[in-house]
Amino acid sequence: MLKRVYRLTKHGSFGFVYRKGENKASAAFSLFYVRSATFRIGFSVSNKLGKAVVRNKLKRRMRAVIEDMLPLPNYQMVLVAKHKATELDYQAIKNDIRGLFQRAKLTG
RNA sequence: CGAGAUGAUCGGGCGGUCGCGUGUUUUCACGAGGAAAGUCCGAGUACCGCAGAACAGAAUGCCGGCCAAUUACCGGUGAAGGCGACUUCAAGGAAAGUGCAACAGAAAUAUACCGCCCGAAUAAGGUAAGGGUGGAAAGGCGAGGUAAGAGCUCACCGCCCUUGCGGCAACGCGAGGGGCACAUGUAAACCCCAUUCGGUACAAGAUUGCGAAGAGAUAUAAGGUUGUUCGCCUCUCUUCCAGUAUCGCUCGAACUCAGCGGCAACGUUGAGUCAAGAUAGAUGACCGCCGAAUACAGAACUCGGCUUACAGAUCAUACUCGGUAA
RNA sequence: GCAGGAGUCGCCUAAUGGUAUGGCAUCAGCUUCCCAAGCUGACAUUUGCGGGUUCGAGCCCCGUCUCUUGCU
Repeated sequence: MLKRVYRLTKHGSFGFVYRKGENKASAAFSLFYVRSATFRIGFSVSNKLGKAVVRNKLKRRMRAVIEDMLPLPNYQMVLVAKHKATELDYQAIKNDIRGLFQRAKLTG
């Protein structure tokens, strides 16, 4: 689990990133990002992707992947899961997200 | 051996590495469920210038028990279903009134189509035994009786009234009488009777820290208390910005084990325990061993009940039915 | 988290407790040299699912599933 300081916590912040940020997408995830003073990231998994157990598990795996990739550059970003993400195992999620960050040139 | 019935239980365990939340400051401890779900009932708790009356509205409806509370729990009664163990049931009132009962049928709450009897008759009359329709056709069935028939009379059953015994009661088992009536069904149709119900739900609300603009001036205003009316109450109210921090937030009708009372729900006594409290929201990643380890599924103020989802495994019974053997 | 609403052919929709209606679409035929339009006919709904009340449920009652709206 990420420490609190690395998390995006306000509803307004999510809106800010969606409005101002650039985005890149893969089959399973979308990434919105905007330059900032510190690194923060938020995770978004829609109600439509499944029941609570499925959504929570997906969020935990996303956090585990990001936690493994630290440190990351100073951006505020939002990682959004798409339908296909529910079908992937941990290793596939990891590869997908790493590829996404490389294409966005955000690797530390 | 096969097919069932009922009542229960479990819902992976152990260890390692890297991380997260809370508490304590650490090398530590604890960290989702039996349904956390649906939100269908019932409460606690909080607030609403205190809780008054009438009407409207809603809910419930056999009896007893239990509970903080409930129509939802437990036990019984009755009815229905099943060969049976057993299961299911919103189960008051239809002579208070109103409505509805398609089609069929002569006729649907009132009647005579066919038939039967009487008769000279195709007239008039008697007749609900038989026919056919229907969910329902003048209590059922048999005998007597009769012109033919009919509770017209009688036996048995049903119904109604009275009454004895048993049971706290619902009700059950009998006895005597009525001679069957305003005569069917539907109240999960309106309704009647009885009982109950103030509103809003922790995003309730409390504390702290703050701003900006505007309006009314003692009443036929505005607002609150409930949907309406009455009654009662109030001096501040409205709009905009910000929406932060702390509390509420987990010790509670609590849980575990044992004894006692009770068929049970449950009660009671003793001992022990403190066991999530997040706030964009904490349980993940990797590995080893046992191994069938795979289901349904993730706390958001808290409890009691109900309902629904669920892999696999286990236990109990003077349980039931069938087959085989002795 | 809390409070409401809806579910009927492939799509849209009607129905007072009594055979579930109509339009579009689809299929076949007629018409045309061919297509479209037009005309005629056919097809398909056991009313989301499971129970109950009733002689009889799309309709009344209970449970459940799915979708959806509002508050925040």
